[in-house]
Formats: sequence, C-alpha cells, structure tokens
Amino acid sequence: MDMDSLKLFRHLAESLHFGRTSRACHVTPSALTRTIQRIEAEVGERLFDRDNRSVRLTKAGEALKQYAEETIERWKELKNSLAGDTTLHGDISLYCSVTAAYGILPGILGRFRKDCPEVQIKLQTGDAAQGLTRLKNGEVEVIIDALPDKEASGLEFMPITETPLVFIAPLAFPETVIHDGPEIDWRKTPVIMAEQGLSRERLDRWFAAKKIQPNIYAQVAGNEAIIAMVSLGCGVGVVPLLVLEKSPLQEQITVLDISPRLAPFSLGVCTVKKNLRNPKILAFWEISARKTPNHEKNAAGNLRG
Amino acid sequence: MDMDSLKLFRHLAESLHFGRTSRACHVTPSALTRTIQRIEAEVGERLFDRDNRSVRLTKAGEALKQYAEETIERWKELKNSLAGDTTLHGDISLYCSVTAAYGILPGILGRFRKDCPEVQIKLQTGDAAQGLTRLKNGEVEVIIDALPDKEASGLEFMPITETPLVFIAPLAFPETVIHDGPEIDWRKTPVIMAEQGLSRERLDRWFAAKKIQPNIYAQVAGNEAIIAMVSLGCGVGVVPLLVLEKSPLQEQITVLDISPRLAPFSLGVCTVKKNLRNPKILAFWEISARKTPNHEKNAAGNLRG
DNA sequence: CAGACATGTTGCGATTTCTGCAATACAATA
DNA sequence: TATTGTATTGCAGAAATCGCAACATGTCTG
Repeated sequence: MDMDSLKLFRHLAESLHFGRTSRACHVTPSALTRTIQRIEAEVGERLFDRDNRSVRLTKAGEALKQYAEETIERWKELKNSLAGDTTLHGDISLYCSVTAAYGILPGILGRFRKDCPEVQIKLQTGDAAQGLTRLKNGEVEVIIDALPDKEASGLEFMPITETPLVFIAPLAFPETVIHDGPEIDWRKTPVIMAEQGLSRERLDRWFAAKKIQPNIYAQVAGNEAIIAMVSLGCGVGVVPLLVLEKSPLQEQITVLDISPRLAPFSLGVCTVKKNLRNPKILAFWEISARKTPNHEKNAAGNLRG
Repeated sequence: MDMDSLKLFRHLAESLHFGRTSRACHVTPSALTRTIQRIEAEVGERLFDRDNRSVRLTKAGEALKQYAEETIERWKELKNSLAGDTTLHGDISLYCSVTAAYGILPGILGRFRKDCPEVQIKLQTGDAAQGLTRLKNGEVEVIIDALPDKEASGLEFMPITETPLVFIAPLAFPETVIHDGPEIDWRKTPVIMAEQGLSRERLDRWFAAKKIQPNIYAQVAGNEAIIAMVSLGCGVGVVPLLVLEKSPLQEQITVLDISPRLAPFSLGVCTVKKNLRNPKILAFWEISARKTPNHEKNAAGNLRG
C-alpha cells in the first residue's frame, strides 16, 4: 500500500467515477483500474461494487476510505511539520503563443509568482505552431496556447478559457467587403489568412464546408500582422477576439457577424503527463487550474502532494 | 511512501543498525540503504545521522517513527477487521534431510500445523545433499537441513539448533579401534565415511589437517547406514549426535572423545529469498524462528504481514 | 433499431523502478 | 599493517507499472 494508490482510492471513493478520477489525477483509466485491483487484492476484499454503469463503495471500501483519509491527512501534517523548507526552488520553462500571452498568461503568472516566488520562470513566446514541437522535444516543460482539436497521446491539457474566432474588417475601408445582395461575396472579398496553425485550419474547413474557393489576398504569420493588414484595407481576416481586444488598432477594426460562426479557440495549458510528477510543474498546473470556470475545476488536485 | 518502506524504516529506527535490519527483514543492505534514501528524499529531511560507525535517529526520524508506528498499526487493524478469511490456504513444499527430520522437524511442523491448519505440507525426505539442488530448481520451497558452511547467494538461512559431529565406535567390538600408545592410530583404524556431503567434507578436512591418510573401510550413503556398519564392527564412523541419539542401535555404540573436535552441524531452515514474499512461506519461516535460541530471534518479523 | 457514445476492463509492449551482487570507502581493532 | 565490520554506490538484470489499443457492455439518439 502506498500513498499514491491511497490518494487515487480516496478520490474514487468520493467521485465514484473512474473516468473523472483518472482525469483529475492525471492517470489513464487503465492505471486507475489496476491500482484499485491491486488494493483489492492486497486487502482481500472488493472495495467497489461496480459495473459499466455505476460504482458504489462496499463496506470494506467505507472502512478503507476512513483509513485513507486519516493516513493521508496525518502524512500531510507530518510533512508540513518537519519540512524545513517546503518552498519550491529552481526554474520552470514555459512556451507561450502570442495569442495566449494576451489572454491567460498574466493571470496565471501572477498567481504562480505569488505562490511560488522562488521558482524562476523561463518564458519564451512565439508562434503557436511551435509549441507542441518544443514540448515534445523537451525544450520546454509547459506550453500555454490554443489547444489542438484532437488530443495527442501522452499529453495533458487544461482548457482555461475560450475566445471566439472572429472575422474582422477595416472600419475605414468599408468597400473591402464585397457584397452579393445581403450576403458577403466570399469569392471576391479578399481574405488575409494565417500562414498555418489552428486558425488557418479552421478557416480552411469553414470555406470547404461552404464549398467556396476564397480570394486569398495574403498569407501572413501572426495575428498582429493580420490585424495590421486588415486595418489597412487589404482584406478581411480572422483572429481570436482576445487578440483584437488587446490590439492598439482595435478602433480601426469592425467585427463581422458571419454565420456559421467559427468554432472558438480554446486557450489553455498543456504539458506531457510525465512532467506532472515534477512538483514545480504540478504546482504550476494547479495554480493554472484555479480559475478554470467549468473544467474539472475542483477535480484536479493534491494527488501528489 | 508505502507500507514495506515504512516497516523497514520502523525496524531500523528500533535497531539503529542497517545490517541487522536488513537481515531481519530479508532484504540486502543495499536495498535498505536505498529505501531509507528514498524516504529521506520524499520528506526532504535526513532521518538518520549515520556514518560507518553509528546510526542515530534525527528529529525528523523521531517524528516519522511515530507516524510509522501509528500507520502500520492502523493498517493491521484494518486488515484484521475487514478480512473475511485471513487464514492461509494452499500448500507448501518442504524437503528435509533425514538428519534434520530427527532433530527439528517435529517441533516446527507441530507449531506450523497448529498455526496454519489449512496449509497442506508436502514433505519429502532424503539425502541432505539433494536439498539445495531441489531448492534452486524450484522443486521445493523450503529445505530443512544442515546448513552449508558458506552462504550461497540469493538464499536465506535460519539456524535452528546445532548438534555435534561425533566419532563413534562399536561397543561390542572394541578391537576395531586400533591404538598407538594412548592415541588412536588413524592410519590403521578402519573408517566408515559418508560418500559425500557436509560431514564428509568436514572429515576430509580433519584428516588433512592431521596430515593423515585414513584407512577407509567403506563409503556409504546415509547416517543410518554408517551407524549400522559401525555397530557391526566394520570400523569407526562420524555422525551427527542427534542421529545417533534417535537410533535404535544407540546402545551398541560408544562415542569417542577425539580432539580436535569436528565443527558441529548447524541445522536449520533454508529457502530462496524471493520465496519469503509468499505469505505461507513467510509464516512457515517465522514459525520456524520462534524457538531459535540466539539467532535473530525477535528480529525476524512482520515485515510483510 | 442501428449507430454513436460512455464506461470500466484487459492484453501487450515499453518504460520506469527496484533489487541484488560486487566493489568501494571508511573507521575501529588486532 | 592487515582485518573486520559497516554503510554506500555502480551496474545489470528482474519486477512492477503504465499507456495505448482493443474490447465488452450498457445508454442515448436520430
């Protein structure tokens, strides 16, 4: 019997849901299942009555739950009492896209700096597309970025907030948007597109769904460049609303009400699962989660304390 | 933090001696050292002040010791309270030399049968030399035998009792022993020797030390055979005193007082270390230890409970 | 009613962790 | 100075653990 297993058990005994517990504790469902099976084998009793639809604590489970709570609590107290210097040291490396830098970085960083003042933050900002690569290469430990549409394996995501992906047009040059009756004529209206990345993919799919070959005026890198070009009347563009709101050119831009809307960007934090064993990174993770509106808000927590 | 580590720590906190604890808990010193290092890393405090000469509990160690005792005790209670059927089942295979069968088997078996009535004992008896082979082949789990002089790797020994290795001569045929003045003339006196095994090795060394080429009358297998031949006046022999005392031919035999004495046989229990994770075998081991006069009597204990 | 979805489990390969052995470092002792 | 006793460490093999993928089964939805 070890602490980690006990903590998993305790969480499951509360949630009564393998999926939720496994997500909250950053383990795969299979690992959780096996951990519970191990404990059951060790005590020689079934701890949960479970089928595919429901999970209930058995009598033995109740007893173990009490033990688990006491033991974990005592352990925490012990560590607190004798750890001369619990404060985390060292550094942690982040990669943050410009988009995300506007939206969520300040809040997270502020809270982290307050809670872990001894941890140096090594922050790089840059193109969103590079984030995942750098993460996998081990160049950075955590990235803050728009989350990709499909989950990649071995990675852990935490959505923090969303921001709509909006079409923008210049205020000063209304003729940029070419109408075809009440509708916009997308075959003629020039479009400034991102060179690559998630917003480009979304836009491509959007046009593909409409079966329209867009009139691409320019392909540029970086949302700021898009805003700049749009403000100059080069065409309409697509940027995350968040970026627009922070832009000094904001007042020269209007947001078009287009339907169907583009799926919003989900901004959040991402790391490789393994990194969460590092207490500094786990702390960063939990601090990031603290203001998450509705995603596993209170689920992620103190597995490895 | 897990139970096994905690138990190791607790034992060390009592014994304050890595060697003793590692022996008592059936782990190598290196494993123990590393376990302690792991715990120390986890709590971030040194638990023992230690150099090559002494081991002392630190303040943090004191605190952890209390935690360990409470936690282990609570865990034990929990298991007792909810385990529907703690009694051990199944079977356990023993190999026992004839010599050992006389001396220590009855006591051990009796106690084991009393404590673990549900465990079937599969007992084979036979020549002492075969024991180690069968143990290493996995044919049997535990052997009860005379312990070899030097420890083999991966094996765990527990001496239970000793019995002298004595020279015997026939009472009815005093002329069998040929004297040379007050001393026995070993060059002429016929000797019945064991074909192989520990007593043969001892005797060979004994003669070698005396630089005598003995007059070997016969080489036989089995102490009973030696006693029989000696009692018939074929020569003098060497057997463990224990075997002689149980022999029906005892009254036709006399024990010679020879110097230097042969080193006594150490009878005991032996198994491969790995087997001690099997709770049945561990139970057998501890029950065997219960009457050990002076060898780690109270040291071996409840590591894996 | 069929297909998509959700949920817990299991087979299997890969990684991480742990152990034991052998060698090392160091002090006390003879 | 050699020897013994003690804890530690490098290294290689063994064992535990994990994650992925596939599966079994139950529920929802169009």
